[in-house]
Amino acid sequence: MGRELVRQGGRSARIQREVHAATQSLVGRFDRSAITVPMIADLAGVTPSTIYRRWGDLGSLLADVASEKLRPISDPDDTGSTASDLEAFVLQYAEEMSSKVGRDLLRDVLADAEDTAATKCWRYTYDHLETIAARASARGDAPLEPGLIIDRVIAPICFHILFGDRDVSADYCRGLLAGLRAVDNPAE
Amino acid sequence: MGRELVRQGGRSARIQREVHAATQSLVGRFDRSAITVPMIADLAGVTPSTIYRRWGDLGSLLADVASEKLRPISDPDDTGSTASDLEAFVLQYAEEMSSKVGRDLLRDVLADAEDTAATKCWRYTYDHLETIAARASARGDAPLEPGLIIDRVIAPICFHILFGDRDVSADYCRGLLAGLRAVDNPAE
DNA sequence: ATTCTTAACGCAAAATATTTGCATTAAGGC
DNA sequence: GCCTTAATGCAAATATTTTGCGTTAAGAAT
Repeated sequence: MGRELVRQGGRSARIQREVHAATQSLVGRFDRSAITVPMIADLAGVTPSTIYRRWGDLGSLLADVASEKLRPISDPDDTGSTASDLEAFVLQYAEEMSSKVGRDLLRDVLADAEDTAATKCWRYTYDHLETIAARASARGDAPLEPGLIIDRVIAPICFHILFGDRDVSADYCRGLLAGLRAVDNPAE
Repeated sequence: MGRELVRQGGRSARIQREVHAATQSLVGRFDRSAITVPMIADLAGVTPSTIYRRWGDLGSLLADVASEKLRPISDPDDTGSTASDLEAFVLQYAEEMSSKVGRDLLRDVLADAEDTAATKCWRYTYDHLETIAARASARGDAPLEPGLIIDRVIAPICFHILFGDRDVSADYCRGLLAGLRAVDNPAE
């Protein structure tokens, strides 16, 4: 007898879609503190108990929805050169994440005790960086370490967004990227 | 007539202490998901409505308590040299924050919509780095930019703790610090 | 010291949100 | 088409959060 961990079929999948859609809609219109499970259930045309049984609590649902929303639809743009691929990706990342909605999504993902949402989230970023790195090596450019980009560029961006201690401008991001090049070409 | 924004006197202050103490005690013994406002109120010998009126909700109380707990008691150790001052501080920071309690405190601070807790939190770190920087310049050592330390050392540490994508070991932290020295002495 | 004003609290009722037991529906295997 | 059971709906039971109102006590004024 074949085993199925979670049912993927019609009703279950439909409800998940509707709950996600309702949540996204509310998250876009109201403050976190104003959103409740019964509110989402109402909009989704579902009983609150369904949501509680499936997601546990509001925080987990928000984290789930946020991680889905954060999932990129496509590979990072191929702009022709490694440096501009990376810059384009980083600037877009910073702009999305530093907006109010981006910041809230980040918080929702990190607030959840289960870190499956957080894991998904950094994996998306790593994957994109690996795509860019693969292109770089295909071009014969200097190899590009995703881990280093995370440490030197992505991490500071996330830090400042989360703690709100400084503005994350495009120039600031370009500065981080410039610091990165100094590592590749220490003689320069 | 003199104005007072918040009463500091006996009863109010005592209740704040008791609620903080009760919260810390519960946070140390139970999971976040098991902690409720009535539970804290009970342990503190206070009515739940007092907590709701004063802190708004559980998240804000947890953030408040966490930021207080994160407040350093003393200046960073003076170990004799700038490099070892910095290393000692960073290693202690990483160790405290990467423990289960440290990670939870960080999350509590960042989860709150009001970012007064988050602001306090990074200010503590900046202040310590500025203390170390002041010592460095008093010794005639190379100047030390707190902002750079944040970007290059603290931010990656926080990132990995929050996202859980890698272990934050002492060796890893020392590697971050080594990368920092390469900036000061690019010729090396 | 005494009085006055009012922020902060306690209490209890009301409003909401969460959990749970049980009946029903429908996905996926046969 | 039948069977098993995960997932849902419904409603009752709990638990939490909010709110109105009386009381307490901090800090200012006299």
